[in-house]
Amino acid sequence: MSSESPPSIPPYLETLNPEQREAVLHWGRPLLILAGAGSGKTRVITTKIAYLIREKGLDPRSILAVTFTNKAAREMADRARLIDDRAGAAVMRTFHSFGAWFLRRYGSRAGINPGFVIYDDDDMVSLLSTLMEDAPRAEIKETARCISRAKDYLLSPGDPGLDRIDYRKSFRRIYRRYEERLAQIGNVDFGDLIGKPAELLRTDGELAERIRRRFKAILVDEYQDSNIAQFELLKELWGGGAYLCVVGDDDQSIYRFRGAEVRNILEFPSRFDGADIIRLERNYRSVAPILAAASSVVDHNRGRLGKTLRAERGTGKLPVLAFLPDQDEEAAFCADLIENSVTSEKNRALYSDWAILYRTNAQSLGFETELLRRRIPYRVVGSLKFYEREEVKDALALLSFLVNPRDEVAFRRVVNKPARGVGAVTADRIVLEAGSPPEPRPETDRDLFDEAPASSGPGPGDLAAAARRLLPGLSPKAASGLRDFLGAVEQGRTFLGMEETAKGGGKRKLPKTGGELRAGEGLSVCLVHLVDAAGIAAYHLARDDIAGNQRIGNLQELANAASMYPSSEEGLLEFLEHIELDRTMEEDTGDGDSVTLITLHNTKGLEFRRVIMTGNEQGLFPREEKRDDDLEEERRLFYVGATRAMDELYLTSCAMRRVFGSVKAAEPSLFLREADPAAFRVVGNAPPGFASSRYGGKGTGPHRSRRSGAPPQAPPAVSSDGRWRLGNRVFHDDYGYGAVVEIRESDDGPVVRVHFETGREVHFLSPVQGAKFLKVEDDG
DNA sequence: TAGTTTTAAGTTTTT
DNA sequence: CTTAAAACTA
Repeated sequence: MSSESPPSIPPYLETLNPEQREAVLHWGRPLLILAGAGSGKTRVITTKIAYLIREKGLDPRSILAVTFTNKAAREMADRARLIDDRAGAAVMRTFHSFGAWFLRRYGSRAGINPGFVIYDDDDMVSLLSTLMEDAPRAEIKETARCISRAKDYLLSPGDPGLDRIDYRKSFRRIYRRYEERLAQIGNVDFGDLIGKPAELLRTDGELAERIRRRFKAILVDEYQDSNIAQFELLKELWGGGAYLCVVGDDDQSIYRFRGAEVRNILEFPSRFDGADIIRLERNYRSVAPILAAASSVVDHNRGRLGKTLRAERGTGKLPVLAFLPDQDEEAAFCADLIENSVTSEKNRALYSDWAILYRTNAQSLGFETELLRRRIPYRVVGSLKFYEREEVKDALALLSFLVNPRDEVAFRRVVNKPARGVGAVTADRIVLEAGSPPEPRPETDRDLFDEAPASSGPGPGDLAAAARRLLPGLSPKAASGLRDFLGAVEQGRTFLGMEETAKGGGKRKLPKTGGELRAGEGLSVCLVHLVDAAGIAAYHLARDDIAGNQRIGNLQELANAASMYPSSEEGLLEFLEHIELDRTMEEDTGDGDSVTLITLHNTKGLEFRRVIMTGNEQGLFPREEKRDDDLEEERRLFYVGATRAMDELYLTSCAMRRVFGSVKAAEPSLFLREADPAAFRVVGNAPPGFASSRYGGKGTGPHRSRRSGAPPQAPPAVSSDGRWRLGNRVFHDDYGYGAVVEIRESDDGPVVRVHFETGREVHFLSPVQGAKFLKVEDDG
């Protein structure tokens, strides 16, 4: 369905290229936009939202735009509003946040408590540990992972397809009990945020019809990262009537490990019969050599839709491939590059032009240390452990217990913190006493655009009520401790207007506490009081006065964040939901000119003028023994990382790497060998197979390139067993690459002296090579 | 039951 | 090496 070209093109469409414009104007059948890296897809989506409102006359509230990260959702909303202010009323959310929104409004139809709290992975593990009492931690974590995966594939405990996830008989039993417990508690996990809405729409025809009346256009960004459950949810929302437009790039699918199905995008045309496809293949971000290097690697993947990116920016600097001795040199190499660039006379760079990319969060530490030492400003994106800190989780557990007194996980976490004489045995009794699940609440019908969630209330299963009933039977110490805890909780609930007061309801002033934390506006008053009254702040201060003060600081930061929310039950729910779904802290200041440290996964959707991809070593990237589909995913990750770079790209590979304290030798990444050799300029001590532009260096033996065409050296000596000759390249698991520099005969056989690239020399007895010691290259 | 010491495990990647 | 979990003692 192409548009009847209007006589005059609105100005906001003028700057689009023909394919982009076609994608924006498209209407009718489902549309798949295959958007290569840097092809301006966000621009297309945001423009399309504005177009639907302006030219198609859609009510903004009938447009649903889904992304995978909160940052992307925010950016989409900001940019769409810039084109047309009305776009702000469209529903622009992540899949999970949409699911939460949906469940709070309509979940009661399926007996879901609208005041649910979202359980993260840690909470899952906590709940599971009450179900798998004597199991080791690792097994519980593995079970939690399997349950998450099962939910990604929309598999219930009774589903025969569950064997694909976990074949253990016990798994089904535990999964079923986990679901029962979660339902009793009245909370949901991440998977439920997708699965429950999908299920609800599938079984509740009236609701489905109503939702389909509302959402006339559905747009999905980063579609290649969607999983089966998300596909089903999308299908239900679409219902055959809405306009559906998905945007993605199969080459950038990097979330298989959490259930993403590349097939969703590969098979989109067949799943949505008669879908149109538009390709955006003009790359406006990277210079041609960067694109060529990235493509030459991802070209090794099978099963792609295939596209050819054209570099609109034209030629530029060749990517640099640097071989370095170890990770300290790697950090120094990065710091040197950055320092030189910001002081250079011509073509001066800003710190913020630079990004250092790595595979695992653990790698950031070395870079942080070096940058700190050199006083280079940096910021670490993601890996925010703030919400994983003990004191922060304690405070959040208290708040969660306020909204949901059935929350066993939260209750167990804080009921005996600080020690109140209420141990595991007493906690078990209270949970048992609370017993039966509550009645499902009747659904209240509301207007199509009404977005207020139904309010929750206490009911059976209330742990606070159960604890109160058991008070008389407890030891004086336990009873008094429990009373303190219940008192703090009740004060909090009363303050938020959730508890009927004796004198006719309404909010009540909190008694003053001489606590360590300062209360600010709104919800922070409640949080601060609760943390003080429950003794959390004092507990952490008492344990350690150095770390304790740091912890008080963290609690203060949490309180500051809470002050943005209204002091009410709704405000509290909003606050908790925001924290569960978006753990990226607000950027402190946007004005800071600093280097970005970031994992490869986190870079998606971002761009930087200059990018350093570090740790290109076998075992680290690609990780371990990745094979087949998993290896292809790592390759796509390489592609994603490389295509973040606009002007300059650097790749580093170390000969040695410290892991768990001890050093291990490393081989260059497979991806470096797969890349077109002409795509890089190689610097440093290149291992065999890589043409180095610099020769010699540290006199580490012969250092010829395969492509140099130099005549082979005459072999001056060969070991008596014929295994070794001088100049042989060798590789040792612990020492890395080296060369045989001496051969002599001993009573036990030939002994070789090997000089390694790290400068170390080691003697080996020829027969006892073991698997750790291999000959890499035959001379001559 | 609470707090301490000893031992072992861990590094993917994230909503 | 660092951190979390099991084991142990008061």
